[in-house]
Amino acid sequence: MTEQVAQAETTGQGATTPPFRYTPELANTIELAWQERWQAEGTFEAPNPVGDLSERTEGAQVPGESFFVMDMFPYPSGKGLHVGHPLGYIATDVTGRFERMRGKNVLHALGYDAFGLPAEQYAVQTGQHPAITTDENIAVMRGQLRRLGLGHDDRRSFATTDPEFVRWTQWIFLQIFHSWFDPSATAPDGSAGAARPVAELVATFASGERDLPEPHLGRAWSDLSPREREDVLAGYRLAFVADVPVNWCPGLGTVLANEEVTADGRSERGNFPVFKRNLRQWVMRITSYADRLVADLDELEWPEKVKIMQRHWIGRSEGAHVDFAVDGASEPLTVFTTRPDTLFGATYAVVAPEHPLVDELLSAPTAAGWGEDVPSSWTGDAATPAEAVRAYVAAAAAKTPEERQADAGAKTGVFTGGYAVNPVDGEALPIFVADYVLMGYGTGAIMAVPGHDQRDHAFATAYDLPIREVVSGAPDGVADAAWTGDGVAVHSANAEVSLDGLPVAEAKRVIIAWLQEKGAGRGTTTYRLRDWLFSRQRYWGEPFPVVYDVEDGRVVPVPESMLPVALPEVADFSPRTFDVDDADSDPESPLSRATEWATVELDLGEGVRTYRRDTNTMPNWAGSCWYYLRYLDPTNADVAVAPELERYWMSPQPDGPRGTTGGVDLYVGGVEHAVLHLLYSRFWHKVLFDLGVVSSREPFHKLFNQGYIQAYAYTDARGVYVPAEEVVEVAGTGGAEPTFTWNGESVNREYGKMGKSLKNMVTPDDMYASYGADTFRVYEMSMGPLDQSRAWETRAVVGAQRFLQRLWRTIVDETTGEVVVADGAGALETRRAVARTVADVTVEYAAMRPNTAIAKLITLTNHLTAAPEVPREAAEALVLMTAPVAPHIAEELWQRLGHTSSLTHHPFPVADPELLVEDTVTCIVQVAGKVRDRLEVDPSIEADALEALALATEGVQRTLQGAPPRKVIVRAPRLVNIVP
RNA sequence: GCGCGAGUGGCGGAAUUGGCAGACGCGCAGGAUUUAGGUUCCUGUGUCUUCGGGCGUGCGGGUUCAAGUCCCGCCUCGCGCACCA
Repeated sequence: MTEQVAQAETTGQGATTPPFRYTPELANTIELAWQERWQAEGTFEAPNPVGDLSERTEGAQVPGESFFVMDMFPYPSGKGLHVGHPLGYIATDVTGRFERMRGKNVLHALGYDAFGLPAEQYAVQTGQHPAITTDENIAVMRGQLRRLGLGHDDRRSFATTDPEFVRWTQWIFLQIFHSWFDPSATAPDGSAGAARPVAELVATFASGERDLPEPHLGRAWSDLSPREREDVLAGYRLAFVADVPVNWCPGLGTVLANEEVTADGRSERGNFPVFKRNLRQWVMRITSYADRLVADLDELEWPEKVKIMQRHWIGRSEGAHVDFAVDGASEPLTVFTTRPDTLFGATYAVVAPEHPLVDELLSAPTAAGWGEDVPSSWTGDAATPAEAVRAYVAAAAAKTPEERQADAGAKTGVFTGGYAVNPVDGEALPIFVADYVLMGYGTGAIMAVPGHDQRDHAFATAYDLPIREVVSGAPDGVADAAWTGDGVAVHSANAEVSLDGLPVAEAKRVIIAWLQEKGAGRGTTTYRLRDWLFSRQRYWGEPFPVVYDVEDGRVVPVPESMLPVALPEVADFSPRTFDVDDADSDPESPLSRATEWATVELDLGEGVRTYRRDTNTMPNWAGSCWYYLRYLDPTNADVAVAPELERYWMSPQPDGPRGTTGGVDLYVGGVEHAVLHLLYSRFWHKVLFDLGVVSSREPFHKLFNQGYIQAYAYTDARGVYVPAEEVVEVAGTGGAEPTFTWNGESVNREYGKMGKSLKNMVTPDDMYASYGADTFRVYEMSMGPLDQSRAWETRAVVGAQRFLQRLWRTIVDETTGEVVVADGAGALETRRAVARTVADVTVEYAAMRPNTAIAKLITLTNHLTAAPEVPREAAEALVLMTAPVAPHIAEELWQRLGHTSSLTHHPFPVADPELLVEDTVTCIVQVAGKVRDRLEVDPSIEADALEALALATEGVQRTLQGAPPRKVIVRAPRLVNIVP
């Protein structure tokens, strides 16, 4: 008790504070006690239908309706949380607690995505093993979050770095490795194309049913060496090793996925230059799933914005490949176009500077000198095409990414001297090399149709190339601007085929059919999506569960019995980094220096042989690709997840909340993971689905992106940040903007992130100490819609505190500590108010709008505060409804109201429908659309009677001044509008 | 440039099958309690007003008895993509 008094004095609670007021000190006492009790009683433990985590009671059954709610799991950074971090966790907790009270079996847990760079970099600096750093950080973060009172099932928490978790990550990797994508297979959901075991593929090769691909065509499977066989299979496996062009970043000492490289060719993290290199790396064949990844987006309850971002990322594009014969080249030039219907309008062709044809044309006779009639603008002022092309290609390669960005739009290029023959009319089209064509998309070559493509039009205008109209529809022709809209084909016929008069879609079909017949082209679909580079030259990640034969270099998977493959202890955790511009350097991972670990003698069924381990590790995405499955069955030592548990928590419900896809019921996180994490997870999940490991075809059925909490920061005249909490706001006079001062000095206000360096950081611990967790939770939930970003304002937190104090006071006498509720249901007016609130709050919670739910709870609380007495029925309903947002105070009040067990699983109140029907309703009486009077009327009043009443009102009489109404609109019983 | 989203009091926001604009909270003003400050409580608070009412949801048009909400055209801000053939 003495301690409480001492605290009270330091926090400004004077001697006059009533002894039983809901003060921050009391809130803290209540909160800590209930957190203890929840833990002791295992209140939030969600029973599984079978296995270790099922209910031990004989004959106990789990609820039929399950609700799996998840947060995007955090990286335990060690920098400490600020008040913005828990926003999503509170939101999922509120929803989880609400659904629990609605009788569902709610699974809510939080794990840690603990592999990654910060721990590794800390290890590099200090020599401390990243595992130690990670464990410490997780412990700190668990403590901070526990104080929030989140209803998590702690038995299901884990870190991706736990050996047991790594084991199953590696196991899934092996499943993917042992699978190939059979385009002729049917997936369990009926999709065309599915993952099948590689063993099936091998059987078809062995039996001769399937021909071997180049360069082994015509040979027998049994004649191939083990290495040759593995090389063949690498062309099929969903996870394979290949020499691939990768993004080598010398500054970081690692290669990066395309997605980790910015549009201007630098590393997303660190902003270092990135170079293209060919390296032997793991690749995941995600492109095989491109179609299904696009198609199934339609079935998901995701924000449209995220679906659009994924569709764009995959970049599915239907069109055609068309072959143009080229004089002096060994192979025809194949271009990709989405507009084969405009083939007759092609007037030149363009290849990217990196296109292989460029080299070939350099040695062709046509490159030795400019032909007659070649305009000077095509030559780049060079003596020969060879010279012009060399100079142009060199200049393009030397362009910095910034310059490339800046030049986008301005079209440059040179004529190669070569000509491509248009298969539809035999016309020889000059071939240009120009950097507006990208090697990384389609075939790196295009047919240019300036009449119907803006970029081609700009280039044609700059280089005096002909522009032809082959699709009608442009109001002013195509001389000044390309026409990309609809229309019918014109001037598009040869002796065998005519597109003239056909609309675009029809023309495409006809010309593709003709090209196919002639062997000059074929319909095709391309994607922007690339296969996923899956190796990193890092220490703190999952090792690959494979070894390489030292003699032939072939990859051999480690048997499942040997999982997990653990990381070795090393002296130095850093990859070798290089000068940021050293493009010729070679990656050297930390694991490659662990020589004892890297070379092993194993018997993998071929007798004891010497193998070399893979010294790369998996990227950070690996663990987050499947962690949701492990929440379901975290202790299972036999399988990654028991099929029965996956079905219980995630299976599709064609007519239910999980739809046709199945998956997590609710997944909440920031929009920054819109593409990468969510796309990779979907890919892995679909592979597991095809293999029968899971019954759901998508991992996350409903996705919700929460907004961010932002904050003001203040800089003084020198631009140095000053402590935001010491800044004083000075109201502007005469409507002027307010100004801000710090120590009397005028300071400038900025809006943005919260952080230590900006001196505007507010932590959850600050909030617990000053207000308690419940007040903090209510404030965060009442700030505004969950999906919007908003500004943190510490001084506004008091509003949430006052609400909880009033709630407390409606039930507990502040001076005596007695429960003051009156027995019974209370006055009709109060019962109606309660019923109305129950109905509204249920809707708001269910729609994830805690802000409006809280507003209605405050309204009811204010109503009860003003009432002469608080009936028990109202008090109990209010407490139960408040529980999702402020669980500790709700539990405490619930107990004081005489209940002995936690309200966590108590049914959420249901409104009596009879109380929702009003005795009278307020009818709005308008004249010319403006409210002039109001009437209290019977809800079942007839239109005629209401009209008569309305016309007689004082407001109407005064406004009409005796003028007769021209028209009266009656919407009984709510509204009458009189048109004068 | 293309795509998506958003503009409502001093501030955060509420209200869209079209039907009382500003719920709820902060702030502010006045009052009660207190030695005082703070806390807590009560009342008021879009704006102008001749107290009848007028005006008001980024701007300009339109549809309608009635528009924050629907339609057309702009402006501003935020986000995503960025020569994707």
